[in-house]
This record gives sequence, C-alpha cells and structure tokens, in this order.
Amino acid sequence: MSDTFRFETDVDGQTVFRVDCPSRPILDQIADKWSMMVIAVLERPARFNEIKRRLDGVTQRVLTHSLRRLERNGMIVRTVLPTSPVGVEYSLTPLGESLREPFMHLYSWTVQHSGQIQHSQQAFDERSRKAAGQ
Amino acid sequence: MSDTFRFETDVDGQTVFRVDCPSRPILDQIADKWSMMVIAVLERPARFNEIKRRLDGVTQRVLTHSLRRLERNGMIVRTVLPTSPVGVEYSLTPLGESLREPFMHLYSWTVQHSGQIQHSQQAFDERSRKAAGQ
DNA sequence: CTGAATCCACCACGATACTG
DNA sequence: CAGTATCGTGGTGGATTCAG
Repeated sequence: MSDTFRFETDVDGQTVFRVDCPSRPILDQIADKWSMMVIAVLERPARFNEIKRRLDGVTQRVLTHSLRRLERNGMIVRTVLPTSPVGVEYSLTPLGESLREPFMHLYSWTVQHSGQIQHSQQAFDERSRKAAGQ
Repeated sequence: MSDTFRFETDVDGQTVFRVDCPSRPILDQIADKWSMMVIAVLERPARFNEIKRRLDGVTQRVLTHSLRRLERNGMIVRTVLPTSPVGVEYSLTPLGESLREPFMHLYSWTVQHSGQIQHSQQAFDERSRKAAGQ
C-alpha cells in the first residue's frame, strides 16, 4: 500500500481511519459546499464580483474566506489586475483543476438525487412526529 | 436540460448557482467529513461500536448525529438486532451505495494530494508572516 | 471594485454523566 | 451495547461599516 496511506490501517480486513492521518484536516476543508461551487464556477477565470454573482446567496465575508482558504491550499491563484479601479482575478491551478472532476461528480449526484433525499427526509420526520406523539 | 437542474440557470453561457436550488441544503449535508467516512466504512454492514472504533477520533455524540442524518437522508438503515444485550446494525441503502463511488473518488484525491496541499499551506503561511512582519 | 474589521447569534462539537 | 441529557466553549456565518 502506498506510503501516503500509512495512516489508514487495515485490521483484520477492516479499514480503520486514524485520527493522525494527514488527510483528515484536508478532507475537512475541501468537503465544503462553497469550495465545491467556487471550483465549479472557476471553469474559466473570474473576478470577485462575478463569482459572487454566480454563487447566489453567498455573503461577501464567506466568499472571501473561502477564496483565501482555496488559495492557501494551492487550488486557486489570485491575480491583481492593473486596472482602475483595481480588479482581482481568480483562476484554478492544476491542483484545483484536478479537483474539478471528483467535485462535479459529487455535485451531479446531489442534484440527481435531491428529490429522492427530500422524500426520505419527509418520511423520516413523519415517523419521528408519530413516535413523539405517542 | 433536466428538470432537476431548473434552479441552476445559465446566463450568457455562465452557470449561476441559485439559492433556491433544492440541492443546496442537501449538498451542505453531504459534503461532510464524517458522512464520507461513515459511508466508506459501511462497505459491509457494521454495528455502532465497530463504526466508532474504525472512525478513530470520532466522539459518540458526533457519530450518533451523523448516523441519524444519514438515516434521515435515506442513505443508511438502522436495524435493531434481537440479541441480548441489544445490538444495532447499520447498513447502506441503494442510495447510500450509489454515493460510495463519488465519495471514494474524492477521498482518494484528498489522500493523494494531501502532501502537496500541506506544502502549499506552509508556503502561504510563510508569505503571510513575512507580509505581516513588514 | 475588492475587500478588511467589527459585532453578534447560533450551533457544532467535546466532555461528562446517566440509562434501558 | 447503544445510546440520551446536559453543560461549556470555540468557531462559523450574517449584517453592517469602513478603507485602499
């Protein structure tokens, strides 16, 4: 097994996900709604307000923080354009580009199954209400 | 375009992710570290303590909540075993099963690139410290 | 235009204790 | 074994204001 997997050990044929695996905090950061949509939107380079407009409902603060984290993780690059007033363009790095495919698969899955999931949620809540009623 | 996509509109060739898209809250719940690892572990049905043991570092409370949400979303089923003392077995539904592939792709990506990401983070923090120092 | 800074409410999570 | 209940706390996100 690859060396990068050394913190995910097998015990009796069962995979154990260890706390000290380096991928833990990473996974925590990339498994995030806004990160996924930012990566999706950056198929082409875009400026701050364009991203904000296309990510309907995101606040300025949250978008700024998301972009900072993505930049820190090496998935996007931030370029200040020599315009007046200043413009800032965000674009994917090769690393960010390579993340698009797994992200888009997950996103497509979500869109395709959201109806079924909503139905499950309603049924679950219905059962809960009945149980609580008794 | 499919009807399920009706809340993701295109404007001048640009994809806009709308707030009122039904997939929004779903995506928020699915893009979660623990959900991903629970789905990964449930390749075979497993009992509560087995899942807890294989998800190193998860607290009882958090695992319970994750399992409840996954159950509510119709991705896993909870079965009480007629044993003494009582046992509870969790297993994937077809819906949960179909989520395994996109999840595992994303997880593999994370493990494979965590080294590179850590490096990017260090470089970013280094630049930030220098900038702050001035 | 692209943020940074501040205030504040919420809830997610950890720790701990208790139960059928 | 598989939870529930409670408390305390830090972080996340919204709203608003200020700035280069």
